Amino acid sequence: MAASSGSLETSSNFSFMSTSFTDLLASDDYPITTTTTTARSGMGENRGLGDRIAERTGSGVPKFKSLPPRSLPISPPPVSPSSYFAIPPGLSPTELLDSPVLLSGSNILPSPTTGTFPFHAFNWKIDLDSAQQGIKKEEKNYSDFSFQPETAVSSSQTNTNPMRQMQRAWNYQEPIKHDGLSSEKAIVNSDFSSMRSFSPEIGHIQENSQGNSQFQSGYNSSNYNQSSQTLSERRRSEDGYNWRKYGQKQVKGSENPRSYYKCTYPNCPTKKKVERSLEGQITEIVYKGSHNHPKPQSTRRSSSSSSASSVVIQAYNSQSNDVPDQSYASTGNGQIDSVATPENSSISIGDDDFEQSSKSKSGGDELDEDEPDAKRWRRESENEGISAQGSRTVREPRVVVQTTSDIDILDDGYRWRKYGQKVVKGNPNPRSYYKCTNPGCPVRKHVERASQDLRSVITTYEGKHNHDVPAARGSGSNSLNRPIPSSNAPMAVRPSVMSHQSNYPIPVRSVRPAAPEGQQAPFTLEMLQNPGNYGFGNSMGSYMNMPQENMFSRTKDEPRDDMFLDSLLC
DNA sequence: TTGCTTTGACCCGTA
DNA sequence: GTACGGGTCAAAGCA
Repeated sequence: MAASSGSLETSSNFSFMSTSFTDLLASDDYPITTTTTTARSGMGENRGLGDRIAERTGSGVPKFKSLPPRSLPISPPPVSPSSYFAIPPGLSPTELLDSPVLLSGSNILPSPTTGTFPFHAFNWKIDLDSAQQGIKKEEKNYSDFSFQPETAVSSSQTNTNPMRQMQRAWNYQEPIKHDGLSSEKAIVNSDFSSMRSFSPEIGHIQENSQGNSQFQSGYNSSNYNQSSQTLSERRRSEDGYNWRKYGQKQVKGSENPRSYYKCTYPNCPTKKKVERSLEGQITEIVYKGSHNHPKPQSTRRSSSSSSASSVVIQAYNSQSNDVPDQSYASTGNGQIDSVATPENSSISIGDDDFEQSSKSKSGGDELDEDEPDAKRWRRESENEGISAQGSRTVREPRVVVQTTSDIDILDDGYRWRKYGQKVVKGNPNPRSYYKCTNPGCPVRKHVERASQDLRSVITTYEGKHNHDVPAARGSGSNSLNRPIPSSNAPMAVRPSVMSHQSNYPIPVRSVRPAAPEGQQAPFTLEMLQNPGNYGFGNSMGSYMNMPQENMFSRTKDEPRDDMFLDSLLC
């Protein structure tokens, strides 16, 4: 891939960064380009990432991919939490990156409601007892939650896990925005728990993630302090609307049951279909219709339902002032809520980068054959908005809302070949087209930045993979971290550290918040490496000393990645 | 008591 | 006209 000419958009950089961490931690085959991009954007250095890591760590830079993801810091720090940069149990790197506290000082904005800054959130005195009580209650609420005893993090462990505390601290920002309701406090105690409480499907995702991942459990267990959540809150999706399940059906061609939901708002025609894997993980969400009402006045939605990533978005909004604050993604008619939800508001990989970088070689010849789809998708988007995917009369793309940080646009476990790029009507941003490189696999996807919200990236998948997730690039052990494709899993999703047990792909349509163009990447590699220089203070700095080999790994046999990296460095 | 989920049956569009 | 599959209804059960 060619480097994006000129300057890389900081938004992309930010996205890349986030994604890279997610993937680097979740898998070992993520291109180095992400981190490098960010590093470059952050400091404008052209040195290699490894060089800089080596310089900072003083221990030499481990080869990328030197460690399988399994050895990633899933375990808490054995000795000192400050000994390295450990991602605490349950804390997704994506969330970490999303977190406003990890933003550079310039990007940390006061609460829109209180005007206070989130730094107060660094209150390490966490009420562990209440949190653990929340765990118990949560276990009751989610009977299918298979909590791993090993991850029943001890109090000391929990307390000494700085990132965990930090993560909690983030969560404790919210009550500031919402005074009064005690129940809210319980809910906003955790962004993630809020997601669980607001979205049954998301909750299920998390449950499964926990059940499948010890990495997860610790995090979630500490954030289950939502005992006071009401039933209505529980059924409220994190998209801000209330849904009622009215049917479930086993659809042909998929072993995944499909659930049907209606918006509970009177006379609201909006529906959605949620398809889950046998493990309970969402594989597909299809919205139909548009809400004819504003989002319910949630006690949580406006702020606390926002995942960490969405908080970042808010920050962007506050800074950029270029788009409505609530929109993560834009569509022709502004119906963005259905897709642009915390469910899918994981950080963008920075499609701009790969889009632009691949412009030079995207002949677009093959694009013509797909033009109908592109047109169709565009038309649908224009007519109904991203959220309204129903009423299709032609072969419809599978539209799936991606869960937070489950995958990233490019590296979802499959290998993609870009075959075209085009600016479609209604969106000035180029849409890059990719095909699955597996022979005979019909799956395609295209990625584009939302027209009205440059922070959001829309990834639309079409078709189902007729093969398993390709073996890890340059690493036979990668399968350890990859989902085990079920026998008939139509697609496979690359697991993230957040819900890394996805045996199915989440994706089909994802909207990811991306940093706005022209904005400084809020979180860069340099910040990680030297957080003190970025307003994180010592407490943060202690977390940033994690051996970089855990954070950055790469394959050796992926020249394309290297090329891309090189191109970015040039 | 209320509201939600479950689930079998029915409806309807399409091939 | 028929079969099939997806979508919806609605009664029953559950929390």
